[in-house]
Amino acid sequence: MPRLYPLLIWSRARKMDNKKIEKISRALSDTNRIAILQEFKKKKDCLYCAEVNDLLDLTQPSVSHHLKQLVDADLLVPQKEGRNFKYLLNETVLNEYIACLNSLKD
Amino acid sequence: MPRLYPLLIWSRARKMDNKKIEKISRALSDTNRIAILQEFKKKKDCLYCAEVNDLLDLTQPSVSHHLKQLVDADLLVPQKEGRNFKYLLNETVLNEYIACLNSLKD
DNA sequence: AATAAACATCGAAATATTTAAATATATGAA
DNA sequence: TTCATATATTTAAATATTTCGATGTTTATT
Repeated sequence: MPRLYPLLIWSRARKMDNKKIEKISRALSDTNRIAILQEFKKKKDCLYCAEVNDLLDLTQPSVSHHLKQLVDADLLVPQKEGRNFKYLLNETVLNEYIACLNSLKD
Repeated sequence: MPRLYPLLIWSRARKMDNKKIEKISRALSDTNRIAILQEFKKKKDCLYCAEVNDLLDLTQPSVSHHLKQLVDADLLVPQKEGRNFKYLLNETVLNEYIACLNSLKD
């Protein structure tokens, strides 16, 4: 029986396929959704659904639609809090996306 | 008359407005256009229109449409060469876009 | 239990995007 | 000049996206 040795796998960022890049790009291709993401800079770390409703000049169903695009692209992570919803920015996915864009330059 | 002193303005990347971010994101939100950009990695520095036609499984007008999206977003710079067209990747704009995405994380 | 608040879903209208066929334009070659 | 090649534009069809009003669901409060 051969001995097994530990193997260090060096994967800082999982490779994104083009469908995933497409999905994230599409999620970013709307000024309302860009504004949502930028609002995270003004808050500490999370953003409440109600805050997004105040931020955008849109009806509640439209805001819900835009948040869903961002969540479906994994850019936002939703967390239920009673009857409220809060969202966290998924920096891991954002970093993976940025890494893909950087790799275009080589 | 007061003396004037030289002023160093440190602007590595011009600030992009949200409409511009939207436009670039939309240009990136299609697997055909992502494939075009990735093809630059395999080439030295420029890509010919005819090469893009070979790369994609689309008719010539469709390829022309996709190239136009990338050019309109300033991601590609077109150069006429006789009756051919070649495209250069605009790394400056790509870097500005990446800088905007990075700034979301603060 | 009844009500209100927060958010999601459905349905429909308006608009935008993708694609290809047909056609136009510009350039190089004969 | 005429013809062929490379690319762009126009038009139309199919599909996707954005938005809102109406309604549904879940949860907290009374």
